Amino acid sequence: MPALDHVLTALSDPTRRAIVERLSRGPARVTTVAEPFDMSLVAVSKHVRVLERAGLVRRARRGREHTLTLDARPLRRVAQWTWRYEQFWNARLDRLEGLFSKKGRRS
Amino acid sequence: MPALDHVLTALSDPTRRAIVERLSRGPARVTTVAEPFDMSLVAVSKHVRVLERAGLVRRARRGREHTLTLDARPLRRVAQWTWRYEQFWNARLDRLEGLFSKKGRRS
DNA sequence: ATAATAATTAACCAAACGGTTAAATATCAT
DNA sequence: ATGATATTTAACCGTTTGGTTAATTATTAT
Repeated sequence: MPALDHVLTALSDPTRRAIVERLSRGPARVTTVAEPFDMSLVAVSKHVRVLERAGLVRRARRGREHTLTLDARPLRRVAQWTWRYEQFWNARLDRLEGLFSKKGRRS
Repeated sequence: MPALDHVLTALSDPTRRAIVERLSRGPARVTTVAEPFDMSLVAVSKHVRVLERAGLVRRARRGREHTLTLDARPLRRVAQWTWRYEQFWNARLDRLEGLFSKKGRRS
C-alpha cells in the first residue's frame, strides 16, 4: 500500500491530475496519454512513473506498447483522510475569527 | 481561493499533515505547534507558511504571539475532487487486469 | 536484414523543497 | 534602558522536481 505522501505528491501536479482524469475515461497507451500535453513524451513518461509509485496507475506491457489503467483506490484513502475534518469545514469560522479580530471579544 | 496544487502540495508532507491534525484540536501558537517535532522552530515556521499559502491555516498576530487556526475548507475541495472517482475505486480491477494478463483473454 | 515505432534510460539544468544556523525584528517584563 | 521571549528573515546546503535533448532497448513491419 503506497504511502499517502506519495499519493498526495502525485496529485499535486496538474498534469498528473489530468492524466488521472484521462485514464478515468478508459485505459490508454503512454503515447496516447501524452498527446494532448504541450511537453515531450519523456516528460509524460516521468509523470506516469510518479503515478505508478503512488499506486494510481497500473502498467501492462504488451509487446512494445504499454497500456495504462487507473487504480483509484489510493484516491479513496485521500478522501478518507480529508473526510476526518468534515466537521471543521462545515463549522462557521466567525467564532474562531472573533477570538482574534477587534481585540478582546471574550468567551 | 488557493490553487488545488498548493493544497495538495501542502498535504503531501507528513509534518504538515500533523500540524493540521494538531490545529483541528484547537488554535495554538507557533511555538506550541512546533514543540512535538524533532526539528527547529524555523523549520516548523516554514511549514506553517506553506499551509497558509494553501489557505489551510489562518494566522492572528496578537502582540508578539501568532495564533494559528485551521481553516478546513480547502480540504473539502480535495475531498470533492477525489470523490469524482468514487465509482472507480469501488469497481473491481479484475475486468481490467484480465485485459493484460495471461496474453490474449478475448472480450 | 532494415527500417519504423513505442517507450525508457542517461545526462543535464534551473527551480523548489526541507532542513540548518545566525541575525534581525517586535513585543513584553523589570 | 535591559533583557528575555516569540517569531521571522537571510543565507546556505543537499535532494527532489519538472522539464529538456540524445542515446538506447525492444518490438513490429517490410
